[in-house]
Amino acid sequence: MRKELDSTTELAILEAARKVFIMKGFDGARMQEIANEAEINKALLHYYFRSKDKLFEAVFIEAFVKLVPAILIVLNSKLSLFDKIRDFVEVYLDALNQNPHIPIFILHELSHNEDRLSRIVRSSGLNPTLFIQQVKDEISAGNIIPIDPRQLIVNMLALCIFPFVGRPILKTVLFNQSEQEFRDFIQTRKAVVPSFIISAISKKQSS
Amino acid sequence: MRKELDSTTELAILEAARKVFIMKGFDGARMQEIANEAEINKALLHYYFRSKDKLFEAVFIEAFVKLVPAILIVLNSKLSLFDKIRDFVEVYLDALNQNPHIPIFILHELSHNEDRLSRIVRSSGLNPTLFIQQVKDEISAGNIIPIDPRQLIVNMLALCIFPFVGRPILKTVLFNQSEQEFRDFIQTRKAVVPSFIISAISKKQSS
DNA sequence: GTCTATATCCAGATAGAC
DNA sequence: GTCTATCTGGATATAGAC
Repeated sequence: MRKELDSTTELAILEAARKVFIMKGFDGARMQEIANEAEINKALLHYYFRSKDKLFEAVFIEAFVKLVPAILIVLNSKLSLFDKIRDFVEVYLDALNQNPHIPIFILHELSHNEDRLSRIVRSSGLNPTLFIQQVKDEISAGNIIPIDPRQLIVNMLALCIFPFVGRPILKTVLFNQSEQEFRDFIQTRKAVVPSFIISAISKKQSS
Repeated sequence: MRKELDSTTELAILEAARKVFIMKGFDGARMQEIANEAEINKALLHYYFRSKDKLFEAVFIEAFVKLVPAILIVLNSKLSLFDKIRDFVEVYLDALNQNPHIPIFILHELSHNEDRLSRIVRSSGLNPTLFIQQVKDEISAGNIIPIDPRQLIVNMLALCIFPFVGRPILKTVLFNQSEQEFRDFIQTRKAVVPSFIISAISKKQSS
């Protein structure tokens, strides 16, 4: 469907659109601002991407797949459960660090356009059944405490993603608006979160 | 500043504005839709609240304070740390259940209007120093593993809030779009999350 | 492919009758 | 206080010259 050779103009538009849409959301974004950002004329946007909707969809898909593979690679690898958890957090926090505004962007847009965008989510091939089975096996083997695997998945995602969507509040309440302190905090989480999770699901010797 | 006796019209407007702003965000909301929802005329909105901005601010503050006291009450109580964690999760998940769309609304708006809205956050009196000290004391006493109290706070918030902001994705990936399954999942978390946290920070007998 | 100019629509806000 | 009618600006999108 797409042109074989992406022109530099098209790429410039996409980069500008990415910046504007992700920072302001679909409703807050202006085609004029995207054109300015790309240093081209507003009419060119419509020449390359018929409408604001189409341009947005291109940006949304791009943003979405940028954060999905990071999950899949780890969840479908052949590592042990604990190594998988450690790997997941490290890889995912890195991916989020490089795209800190994408989570709130994706989650906000999905909240308002569940129908329109949900096919994108479904066609992305997110499938946790392998990981779920692995967790069940570890429980049966008595290696970890009993826990609904989906609860564990949500906990892993929550601990990684939340600091990025809650950034403004956390910076205000916990870090005196210091961007540097916040960055250090995230960096530290690469070690804190895996041990937190593993400690949570490990069996205690006492019982 | 506010009228002594809120008229029923004003209350109808606020309720309608709440519904529309929270579901669509500031940029996506239309004054016309709020007027329709309140079953009054568009001009009346401006009569009661000069502008869209002012009306939004009223809604935002209301939404914000609806979720803040739930945190403060627990964090400033005199319970033991573990009881505090259990209480916090229960109270907060209840508050979120009653207002499931508020988190993504607040976090989205704060992301785009950090300056304009941050004074509201700051004036809300969110102050975790008491809780932080309590965690430090428990660490010193050797009752829990060493952990940066702020990391613990973020983890507690993350585990409670994330399922609500990630709802569309989670429903698609984990629950086959079933609203009922999702509700049950949240209900189960009232027990899962506290034991997850407490297990994570409890000392293992082995060492 | 890229521009200028413009069409078309719709939003927030106001004027003024009742 | 509440309405109808309207102003004004700004948004997406298109027409058409180059």
